[in-house]
Amino acid sequence: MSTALAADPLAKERLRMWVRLLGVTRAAENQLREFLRLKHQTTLPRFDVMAALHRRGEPTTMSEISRMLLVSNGNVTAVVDRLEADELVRRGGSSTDRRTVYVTLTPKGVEHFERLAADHERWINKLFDSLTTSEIETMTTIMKRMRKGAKP
Amino acid sequence: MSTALAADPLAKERLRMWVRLLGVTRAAENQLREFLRLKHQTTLPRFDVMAALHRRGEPTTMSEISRMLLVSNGNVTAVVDRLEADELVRRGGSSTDRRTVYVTLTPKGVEHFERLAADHERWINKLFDSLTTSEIETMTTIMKRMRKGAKP
DNA sequence: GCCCGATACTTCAAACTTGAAGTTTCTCCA
DNA sequence: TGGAGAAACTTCAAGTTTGAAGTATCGGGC
Repeated sequence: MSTALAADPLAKERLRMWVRLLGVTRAAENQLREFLRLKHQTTLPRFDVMAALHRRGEPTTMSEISRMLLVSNGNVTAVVDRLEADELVRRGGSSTDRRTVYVTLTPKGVEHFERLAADHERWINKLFDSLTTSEIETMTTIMKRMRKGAKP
Repeated sequence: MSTALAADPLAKERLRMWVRLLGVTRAAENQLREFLRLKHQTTLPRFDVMAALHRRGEPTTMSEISRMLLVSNGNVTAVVDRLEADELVRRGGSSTDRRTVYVTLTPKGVEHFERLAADHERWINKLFDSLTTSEIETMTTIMKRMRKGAKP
C-alpha cells in the first residue's frame, strides 16, 4: 500500500465503525417499521411526527418538526397532510405571524400515540436487552460527542 | 408514577440511547448525502449499491445486494435500473439458474466508484475526528453485540 | 416424470424524501 | 415608508422505499 489513507489504521477503524453504526440502525429501524405496521397499522414517519408533537406537548411549527426529525420541510408537509386527513393532528394558524402553521395532536391523536408509545418503549427495551447499564451509558456519552462533530 | 415501565430507569436509558443513535446516524447521513450530491453529483442509494458491489469484488445477485444493504428486493431493482442506464453496472444472467441475475460494476463504474470511495473515506475520517481510538473500539464492540440482538 | 412449495426477480401502487422553485408574510434599515 | 431580503410553508418533479402481487424457474418428494 502506498497511499497515506490506506496505511492509516485509525481511518479504517472509523470507517468500520460507521458501517457498523449504519447496520445496527437500519436493522433496528426495519424491525421497528414491521412492528408498527403489524401491531399498530402505522408507519415510521407518522410515528416520528406524532412523537415529536407529543414530546413538545404544545403547538409546534412545521419548521420545528423538520429540525427535530432532521428531515426536509416538504417532507413534513406531506406527512402532516396525511395525519391531518386521518384526524390525528390539526393545523392551526398563528395570531402573530401569518406565515406560521402550528400543528397539534388531536385528542384522537393523543390517544392513538400514547398506546403506541407504551408499546414502543417495551419494544426498544427488549431490543437492547443484551446491553449492560454501563455499556448504554458509554454509548450515550460517546454519541453525545459524535453529534457535535456531525452537526447538520 | 404507578406503571412499572415509567419507573424503570434502565428502560428510559435504553430509549434515550436509541433516540440518540437515530439522531447521530441521520445527521451523518444527511451530511453524506449533501457531500455526494455537491462533490460527486450522485446519491446515497447509488453509492451504497456500488459500494456493495465493489466490496464483494465479483458478480453479485440482486438478493445478495438486498441483504447486504438491508433494503427490499424491489428497491434494488429500481436503483440498479438507474445505475445500468448510466452504464455504471451491468446485469448478466447465470448459466446454472435462470432466475438469478448477476450484477457487476462496469470499468466505468469501477473508476467512478473508486474516486468516490477515496473521498468518502477522507470524509468519514474527518467526521469522526473527535473520537479517540479506544472510544471507537468500544463503540464497534458494543455494536457488534447489538447487531445480534437486532437480527432482521 | 409431475407437482408443490420455495426462490429470484420484476412490477406496481402508495408512501416517503429530497431539493428546488414558488407564494405569502415579516423584518428592518436606509 | 418602502422595498430588499429573509423566513415559513407549499408545491412539484424526480428519486427512493416498501410491501404485495405477479412471473419464471428450481428442487425435492411422490
